[in-house]
Amino acid sequence: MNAKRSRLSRSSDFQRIYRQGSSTASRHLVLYAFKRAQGAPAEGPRLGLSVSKKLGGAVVRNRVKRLLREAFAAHEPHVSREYDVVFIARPQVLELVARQQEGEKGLVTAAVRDLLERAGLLAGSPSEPSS
RNA sequence: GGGGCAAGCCAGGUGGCCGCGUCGGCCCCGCGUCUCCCGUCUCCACGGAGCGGGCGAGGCAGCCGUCGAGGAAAGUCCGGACACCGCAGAGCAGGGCGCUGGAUAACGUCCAGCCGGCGAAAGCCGAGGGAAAGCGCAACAGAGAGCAGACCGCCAGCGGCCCCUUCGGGGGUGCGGGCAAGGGUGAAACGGUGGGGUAAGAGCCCACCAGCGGUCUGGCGACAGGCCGGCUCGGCAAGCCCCGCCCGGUGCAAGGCCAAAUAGGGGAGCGUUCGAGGGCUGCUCGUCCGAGGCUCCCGGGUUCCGGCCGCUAGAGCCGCCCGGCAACGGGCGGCCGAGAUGGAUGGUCACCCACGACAGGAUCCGGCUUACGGCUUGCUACUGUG
RNA sequence: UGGCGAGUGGCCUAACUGGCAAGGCACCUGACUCUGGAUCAGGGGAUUGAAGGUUCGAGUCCUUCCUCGCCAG
Repeated sequence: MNAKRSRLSRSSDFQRIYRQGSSTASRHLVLYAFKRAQGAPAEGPRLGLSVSKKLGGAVVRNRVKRLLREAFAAHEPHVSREYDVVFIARPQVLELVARQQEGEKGLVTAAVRDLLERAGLLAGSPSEPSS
């Protein structure tokens, strides 16, 4: 799990995923997913995060991104490895973050798993070389 | 004890497991070098050539170690450093600042003091030069608002009319006259209070106060205090302005370098005429570049996509000593405390004080302002008890 | 991150050198009409983004803050 490789960095990557990928949404999050080209090195799913300034200051946005990264890392071994994934945080995640701050566990992780399941990206076994 | 005020400090802690970024080391991987060293390696025409290791620069994963957001990192309100702009010169324009003296790289900041205001005090606040250089503003109200002015009012004498008369005069009314104390308007009415004076009054005269001018003393100075004089209109320069001081523009997306592709291009030198046009700050002066020509050299950063540098050791922090009321400066010793690039500090478990506020670096510093939890110390007034 | 700009009734705009915040659309009431629209008459509605300061007086001048928008990767 090399974190640097599995991050999305280029603006063009984001643009391609938004245009050509499929989207799934819930109250809290929007998920975009896109299957990479054949030649691209497939070492695992790549993650991109988008947290708008409307959600709050830098502290709030960092907190949301950290929780989303942590939640995605929990499911990363089970996600199809040739996909690029972008999560967009909606303002409603703030209530999840607030409740988690109060002591409730796993709310963000559950929200991430819900979207990954509905997008069909969660494979039963982590190793399935079907490309 | 609960208020008020000032100064300083902390920014949850410790441990276990998983996870992230920087730097260093080990291992691994190819690359380069045989101009340096090693080899009982290979070839040889004996000059050398090659191979392996050392060595050098680098890469990704793993392991180990290391360090890893703030007092405001924020707002971007000021000031600098640094970088580039044909080195940025003079004048005007423009902008900023404005009690005094210091501090500083600089400031609109800080320190000490002066004056004014608020407060019972501790203390806090103040863009606080100039209105006898000039222009300008003051709506409404009010008689009068910038050369002041007379509505109500006060006043004696004279003339007209009316009434009364003890024939001396008295009263009323109107016009002209004197006055500015009182009423009234206003944010502001040409010094204030008291006394004398007067027909009524007025700095008309006097005392005190405020203000003005002069002078003496103290202070570097802002200014303070004393004395004397003549008696006296102000407000607004966060209106234009005057005076003094300061300011070139753009900003790390500054700017520099590298690899690949494609069209264009760029630089240096020479240079006849015209000297268009342009740059240097908006203008002027001044100054510089300057197309079209020739020669030589080179890749550049305009467009698309990348990498590296700039990039963190600095007007730095801590301790002691010295100078200074202090801000601060000097000396000695010690320390290294983020450097990311879709952007790193999180998750979970346990315990403790007790549910931890505001809040996250992006070139770097010095401030200001705003947001906000807690602790300690000192000062001041009040209340209760002894 | 750096550099700019703007906030006035529900909406769109005015307010000159500081001096009673004006107008249009919209809204309400009435008239006209069988009813509605249109038209006519009348009316209400503003802490001028917020807080301080200068001034007798601030939408206007000054300072700080808030919100929104724009430009540059």
